[in-house]
Amino acid sequence: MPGGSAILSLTLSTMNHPRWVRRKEARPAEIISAALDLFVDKGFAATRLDEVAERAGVSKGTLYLYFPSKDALFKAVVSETIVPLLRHFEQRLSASTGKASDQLRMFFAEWWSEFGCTRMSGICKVVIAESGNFPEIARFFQHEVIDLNHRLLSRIIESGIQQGEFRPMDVDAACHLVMAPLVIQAIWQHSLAACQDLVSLTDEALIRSHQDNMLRAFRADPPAPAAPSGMNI
Amino acid sequence: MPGGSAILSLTLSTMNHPRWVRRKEARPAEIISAALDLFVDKGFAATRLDEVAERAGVSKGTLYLYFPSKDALFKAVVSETIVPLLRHFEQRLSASTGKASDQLRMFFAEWWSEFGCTRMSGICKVVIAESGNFPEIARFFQHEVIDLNHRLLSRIIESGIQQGEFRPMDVDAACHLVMAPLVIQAIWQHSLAACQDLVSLTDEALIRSHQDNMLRAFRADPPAPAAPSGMNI
Amino acid sequence: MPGGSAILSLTLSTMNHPRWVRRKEARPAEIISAALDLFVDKGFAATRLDEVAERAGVSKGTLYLYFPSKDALFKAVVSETIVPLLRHFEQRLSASTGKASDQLRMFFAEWWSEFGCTRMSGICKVVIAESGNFPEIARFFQHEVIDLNHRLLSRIIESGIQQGEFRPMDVDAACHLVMAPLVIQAIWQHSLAACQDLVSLTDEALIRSHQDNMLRAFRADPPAPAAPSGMNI
Amino acid sequence: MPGGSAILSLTLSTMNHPRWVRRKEARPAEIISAALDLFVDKGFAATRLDEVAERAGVSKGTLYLYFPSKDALFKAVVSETIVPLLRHFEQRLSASTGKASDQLRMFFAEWWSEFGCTRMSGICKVVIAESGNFPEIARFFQHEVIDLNHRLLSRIIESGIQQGEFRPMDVDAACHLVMAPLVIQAIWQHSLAACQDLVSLTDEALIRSHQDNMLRAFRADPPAPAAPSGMNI
DNA sequence: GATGAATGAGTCTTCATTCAT
DNA sequence: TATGAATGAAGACTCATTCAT
Repeated sequence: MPGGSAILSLTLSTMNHPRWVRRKEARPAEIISAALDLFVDKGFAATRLDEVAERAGVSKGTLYLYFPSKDALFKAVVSETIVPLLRHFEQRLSASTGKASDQLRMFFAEWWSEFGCTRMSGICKVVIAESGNFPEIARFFQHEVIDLNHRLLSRIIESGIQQGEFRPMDVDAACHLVMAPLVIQAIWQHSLAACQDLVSLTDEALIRSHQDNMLRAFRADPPAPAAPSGMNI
Repeated sequence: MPGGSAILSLTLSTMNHPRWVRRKEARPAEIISAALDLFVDKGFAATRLDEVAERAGVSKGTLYLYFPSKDALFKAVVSETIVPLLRHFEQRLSASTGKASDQLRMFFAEWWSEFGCTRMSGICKVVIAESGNFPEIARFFQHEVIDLNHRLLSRIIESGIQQGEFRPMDVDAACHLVMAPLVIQAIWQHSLAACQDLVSLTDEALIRSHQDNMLRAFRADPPAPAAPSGMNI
Repeated sequence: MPGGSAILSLTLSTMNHPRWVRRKEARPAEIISAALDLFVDKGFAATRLDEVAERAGVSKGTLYLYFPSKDALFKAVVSETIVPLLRHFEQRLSASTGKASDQLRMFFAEWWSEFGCTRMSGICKVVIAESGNFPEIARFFQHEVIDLNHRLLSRIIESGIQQGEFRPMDVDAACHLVMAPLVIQAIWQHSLAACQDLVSLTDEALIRSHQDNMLRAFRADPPAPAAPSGMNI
Repeated sequence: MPGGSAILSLTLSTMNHPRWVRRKEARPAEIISAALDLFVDKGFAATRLDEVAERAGVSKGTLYLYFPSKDALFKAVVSETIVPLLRHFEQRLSASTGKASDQLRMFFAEWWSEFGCTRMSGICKVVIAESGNFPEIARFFQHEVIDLNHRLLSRIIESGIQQGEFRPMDVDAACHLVMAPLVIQAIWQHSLAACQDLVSLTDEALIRSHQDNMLRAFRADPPAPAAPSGMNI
């Protein structure tokens, strides 16, 4: 228990502590948060509901007041965690205008800081791992999350092409290629990261390199031999 | 084996390499093959040894003659499947000489055809998913598989830089960025692929795009008359 | 109760016998009624208190204001339901005088119409089913219900014998034999009745047949000229 | 451990006792027998599979080798126990020929000795109690058991009528009325019997009385005033 | 070596009961 | 008094593992 409230908590502990408190509103979110951590860490099957309950600070029975089964809890974790995130992400991006290359830079930055580097990106790992056992979840994830993300990104790339900033290309492929390193890096954090003993390469450096690569690969070929190069990136 | 045919079977077995002797030697591989399919499909925990035994055409007890536990079987699947593959892959690549860009093209092609598009790439998915529960496996995979692959690839890129074909760059980052789309695509096949209703973009097209991008991104800047080179990004 | 309407509801409640005051008194009966239905339908163990509460229109906690446990509720259902019934039944029968055969006819009719054909006869089924788990209930039922009924019926038969209307016989056995088809029929209604696809035989017809049989079987042998009476069986 | 076998058991115990023995053939019957006892005693829901396993001398898991669920075990108990009984009963009855009254006497005797007085008659109680929760079982019992019994009995009664031994009557009703006391008595044994402190009336006496009653009630009315009575019963 | 019957620890799930509100 | 959120003990069921055959 962090320092400052020690006196207060002492005071409280001498009062007769209720065995439990009623927190109907907060419970689902707390349970989902606990479950997210564990599902990401151990996978669906290896996560015991006992643990989820303990981490959420409730009894095992309480889980069943809010979620009818472990499966349902898993589905809730996926959808409840991802959906608000997407809203937020969409909002920030839609506000951006300007050069496609700048929008793309923003996309990289936002995607990573708002999702990739958070524990929520662990969801990707679990959904991938469990897609065979939860086809509905997989479908939901594909259509609601991935497809949306794809649309956001392809809008940026297309506008870049139309404005002559990017060379003509297969936009679908480009989207996949932009996303792949981001997703891999997100997944890596929640899996093998622990094994890379000396990581000289930080996430940020990698993403910066990737961004650099992509902008190089996308930029329109100089129209003429005497092109005023120097438009860096 | 019921009485009367003992002699016959003995006779047969001395004649033409009897099936049951070969079986005994083939058993571990058969079991591993069955387990691979199931682990990739359903994950470690959701795979029942009953199923593995059935698919391998042996009884459940027989599994324990070859593998002391489910964990051990999992570890065997990972290491036994990956190691020969790596050997094969290393061999083919080491034979190639020539321009770095050609070697890189070969890397793409081989990696995909020899590993990415096979069921073995499903191992990646499972290792990632179970890395929290099997740290040893994760470490093994990181050090034996990923690091080796990284070394192979970085050798190619480095030679490209030295030969002036590729621009100077962070080779570590470049390796990651080359691998990411390949790995993602491999994982995708074993997870969400079933949900993408109309896939206009084939794996091959995507990889081709990726290859193009990388070669574009890597190629040394033309020694333009007065280009302010060097300020990448 | 949200603030503003407190006065109003107070006003109403003092006016015309407010519903909630009556409720308080009616609660136990309402709960017992709901529980009776469910116990009869599903048995003791398979009846959930949630359901009882819902059917009684109260919350689960309220049940515990009136009954300290599920067991206690069950006991209350049995005793509270049966006792008033017995009183009523006893009253109607004790009023009857006349020929024993007429009294017996009345017994049949009353027993069926007042108990057998009502949902209360389902109690018999549940008590029988749960007698192993609730020995007290079984004893209560045996001594308070069955024995009383037995006494009422044997009084009629004995008077018939004394008046020469019925042949001499084992009165205990006769009572059992009179009751058996009535009880069976009552139990049947609450169990297998649903499976008898075409029931050509109505309850009433059956009971009429039974009554006829019993009167035939009981009637004193005619003082035939030279009948070797007395060797019954 | 009871006295006499001490030496033997000592001898045995010094030999290395197998932790379990393989008894694939005998297990289902043993489990069903154990389950029958407990279901009859405590009802379906109150019977714990732990207890069944213990009584059957197996572990809990073994139950699931033979029966996929508690429900399935219950169904097996009902059908496996009743069916062979029915076969046996049908066989014995079909052999009997002669006067309808004699056949009826045999029916009474056989029904009681082969079924009514055995623990199997407890099945009736449980099926009745659980018919709401197991409609299939109820239907099976109604159609396979009750209807068959009904057919056997009605054949006897009908032949009695045709031969002029019994008076014309509603045969369906008569069957019900013959069965009711038998069934009640069977059920009683497994429920309230424990509470009847002084039982002056034995099962046999009661059934004898019932038989007596029925034969009296069924016998054809003497055709003429000068009927040679004396056909006792 | 091979089998598969048997085991029992472990997990999800239910529900009577309690108690803060 | 009434509510219903919270509890936790209990029970059905699974499945990796063992071992008699």
